[in-house]
Amino acid sequence: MRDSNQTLQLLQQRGHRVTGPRRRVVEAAEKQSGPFTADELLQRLQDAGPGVGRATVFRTLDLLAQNAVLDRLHRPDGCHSYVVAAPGNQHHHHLICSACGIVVQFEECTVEPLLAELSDRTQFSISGHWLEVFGLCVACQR
Amino acid sequence: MRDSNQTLQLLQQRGHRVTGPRRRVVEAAEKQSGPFTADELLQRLQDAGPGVGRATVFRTLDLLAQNAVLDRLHRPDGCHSYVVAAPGNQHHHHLICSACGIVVQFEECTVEPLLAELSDRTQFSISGHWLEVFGLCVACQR
DNA sequence: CTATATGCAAATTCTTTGCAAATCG
DNA sequence: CGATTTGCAAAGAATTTGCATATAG
Repeated sequence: MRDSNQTLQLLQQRGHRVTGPRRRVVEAAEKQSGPFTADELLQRLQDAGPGVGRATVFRTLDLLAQNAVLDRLHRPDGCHSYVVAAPGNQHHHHLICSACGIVVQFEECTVEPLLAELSDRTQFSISGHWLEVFGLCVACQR
Repeated sequence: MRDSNQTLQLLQQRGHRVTGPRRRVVEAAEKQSGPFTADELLQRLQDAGPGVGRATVFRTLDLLAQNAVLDRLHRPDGCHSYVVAAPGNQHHHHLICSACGIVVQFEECTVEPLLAELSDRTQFSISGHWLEVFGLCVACQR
């Protein structure tokens, strides 16, 4: 698991303030083992004590995504969620269990040569890509 | 462009009825050259004549996506849209211009070996994947 | 005829905004 | 202190649902 103090420090270095609610959101988010939605996190926070406003949760998750602390995740069915990003990795993708939602990140990216080829053929100036793989993890295969 | 009669026939073969509203949605969707949202299509339909209910548009787009006539497309910013799928292709991905939204489909998939490797390493039983590439098309590079 | 599909408007869900009060540095 | 952040409740998207009516096969 990631260290939330480290995350808060990072935010601070970038000119954001470290506040109580922000700390609570960061801690809750980094405690999640799989993908979670803004609403789920909000729920969890409000169950457990002081409570954080809905708006603050949304705003903080945005902030964390912008700062690469979290990744946004999309499912074919359209569910928007977040996952904690592996620290220090700029480029990675997700392997997601369709049953339990557990997420494995991987860095290998055989996509690069394909991108070069595509770029050649279409003359697009390629700026990014997004790969998500779905399947069943060992536990859920039974 | 695709032939809407062909699409309607396909739906019919799968036990769905060919109705007026459905025909109008299919025709409008297949006339789109880039990605479009449900709301945009609804708008376009209501501007041009008889009009189709909001619910019907949503329901029909769902139906078309389920039958691989349309693909759902996601952008990093979270916008949900649809594009006409290349006919006959099961497996393809999208190269999307971030400026004008034009979409190029491609079939090459250098991802396969990566999937095999991932599957080996993680013991996941992999069922699908999703690759979208973003960039600027020639026209938008200027 | 009868099962499907439609349209409407109301209900949901999810997310954003405005703004006064609180608070970090 | 002064700029940022918060919380609230209200506003807004974007979709979905219930149900009586219309219609394809």
